[in-house]
Amino acid sequence: MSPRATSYDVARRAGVSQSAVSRTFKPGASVSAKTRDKVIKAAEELGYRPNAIARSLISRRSNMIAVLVSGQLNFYYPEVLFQLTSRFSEEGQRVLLFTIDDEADVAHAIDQIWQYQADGVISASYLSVEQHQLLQTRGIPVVMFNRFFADHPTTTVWCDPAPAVDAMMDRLHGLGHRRYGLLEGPDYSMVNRLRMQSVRAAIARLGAVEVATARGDYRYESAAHATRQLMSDASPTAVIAANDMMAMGVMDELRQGVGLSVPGDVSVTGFDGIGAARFSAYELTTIRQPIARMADAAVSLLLARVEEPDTSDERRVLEGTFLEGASIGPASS
Amino acid sequence: MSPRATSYDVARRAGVSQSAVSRTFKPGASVSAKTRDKVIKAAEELGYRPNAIARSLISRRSNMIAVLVSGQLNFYYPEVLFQLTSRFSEEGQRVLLFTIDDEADVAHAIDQIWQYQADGVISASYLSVEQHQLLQTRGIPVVMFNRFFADHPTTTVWCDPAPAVDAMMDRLHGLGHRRYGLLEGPDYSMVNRLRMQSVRAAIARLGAVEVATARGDYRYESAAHATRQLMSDASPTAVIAANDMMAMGVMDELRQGVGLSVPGDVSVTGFDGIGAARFSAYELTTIRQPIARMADAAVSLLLARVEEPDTSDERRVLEGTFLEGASIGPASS
DNA sequence: TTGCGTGTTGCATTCGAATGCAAAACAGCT
DNA sequence: AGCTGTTTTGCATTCGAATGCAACACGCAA
Repeated sequence: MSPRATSYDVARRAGVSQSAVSRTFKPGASVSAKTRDKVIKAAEELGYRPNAIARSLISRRSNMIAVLVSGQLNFYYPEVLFQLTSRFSEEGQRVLLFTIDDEADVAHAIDQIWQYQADGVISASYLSVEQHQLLQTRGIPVVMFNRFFADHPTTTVWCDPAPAVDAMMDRLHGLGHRRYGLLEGPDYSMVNRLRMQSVRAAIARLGAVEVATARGDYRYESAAHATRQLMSDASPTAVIAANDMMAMGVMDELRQGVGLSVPGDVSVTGFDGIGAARFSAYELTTIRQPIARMADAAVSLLLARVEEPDTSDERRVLEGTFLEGASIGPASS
Repeated sequence: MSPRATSYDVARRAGVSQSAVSRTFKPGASVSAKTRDKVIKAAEELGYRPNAIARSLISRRSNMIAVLVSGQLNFYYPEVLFQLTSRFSEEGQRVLLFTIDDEADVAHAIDQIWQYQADGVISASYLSVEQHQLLQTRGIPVVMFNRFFADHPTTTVWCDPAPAVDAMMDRLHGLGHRRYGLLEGPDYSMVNRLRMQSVRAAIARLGAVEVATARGDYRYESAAHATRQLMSDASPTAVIAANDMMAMGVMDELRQGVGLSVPGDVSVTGFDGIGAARFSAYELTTIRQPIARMADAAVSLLLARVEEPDTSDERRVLEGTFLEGASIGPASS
């Protein structure tokens, strides 16, 4: 295996200077057509491609974006990750992936981001205010995906559930539901709070009652215990879960565990609109996030800040949509 | 924002040479404790971390591994990806992610791998023999994950389904099943062929019959149509799907679409052992791949070849395990 | 005190592409 | 042909860390 060809090798073979080779591969640089052709020919013969590492060193741009995603088994994350990755790929950026399972993983990722000179960061996982600030002071732009801090400005793209929640609650009300059980997500999750806040506002507006509350960790497994809790406390006719994974868990626990029918005995709804929610075992009623458009927005917000680091913070808010499935029906008496 | 500190800045502040700084950050290098302490102190004060880009350039090691995964909605891939990522992270390697939706994506990924000097590649997606050879001739080691070529040697880790399939088929036979419907995966998939081959061998051994055959594309959605086809041709008492995603689709279509009970009327099995297969709506009987151990093996096979490029090809084969769930039962008459 | 060996240190160079600057080539015009 | 203005070109330097080599310091024994 011959060693990799460098721009000098190509230059020699094409009978030009190394600069000419460099300029040939830089769009918009000053090279005559004749030179360019000679270089391209030589490059092809040698299988030459510019060394992105060397380019990064001198140009101070790695064209690598770090993406942080939670490693937990929540089908939402892979969908987001894959969308982001293909968008970045279209924009000529590489994705450096970090899966985050705990606080230490974040610290490790931030260190690696710094060492590898990632141009920017998309965080779809836990990130503390201090960690966010650390990246900021180092001049690395960060875009938060579907999360933000209560008390600290950030550039973020998130999904406003409120209007869709209103539509959903109106629909449930129309079906006769008055007694709701709420399955919350983790307390630290701002998104959970927003969702639940919208739901509670609608419940109040409609004169209905929150008869039971439980908390899960966004994962399927956490729903089983929470469901039993919700159903034992009182008997809600509808359960609103803070995300689809838990909603699916609720449906399964109600049907297989508790022995109730969905939507016959209890209606169930979720949030996110993940692919699995559309499986016909569930046909979950949910508030769908426009993940593709959110990924688009996240990518363009981030790249704008990579180009122009002093761009001010921005919250790009997209609306969720109410998606009715077969998991809701008339309230049982 | 002050510009990033370099090893020279640290050297100046610590009153030593740049070499000393470099050696301090290289494990096992020759530096006295006194010098090391001075350097570390200065580095901390300046927030210095070695520039991995510059290091990669001189050391000809990027410590980045390219991971290719299919972008299709098959819950198997995220599980594999996340396992690989956390293993690589433990080994001090970064993951450069490429999602592959079509042939052009592979070509693009290979070009980027070359430009970014990835040290190695794990492919859990489509890759042609020519593309594999191209990487080989460029001296970039490749490990295939759960796939291989029929006619071309590769380093690969895959899961042998045969023994578990025998156990599963014995169990089905014991439950009285004699008439099987097979839902195959794509024809180009070697893994599909292996699985189906094991199943057919067992059917022959047990003197049972393959009464219907259909083909899907490994995705949930493709199962619905295939299921109707299987059930109309003949009436199998058990359907063996080539992966879990399709098996879940089969169960849903049988229950919601065709109106049959699983496992009352028809038993269903899959392959892979993905997380979703354990949801209580499915409790799928399946052949589980030991994904975590496979990821371990893939990582160590790859890193060994990065260290020692001339290591010969190796097929690391792990056995799948038969996992019985509630998706099978006695054959209906 | 001298001498030797081991362990540290710094100098200078290297990796491969990008780019400011000055020189050179070219085109267009009189 | 001569002059000017615009491209093109190459030279030399830069990015930041790693490393072979030679110089040096130190410890220890004679």
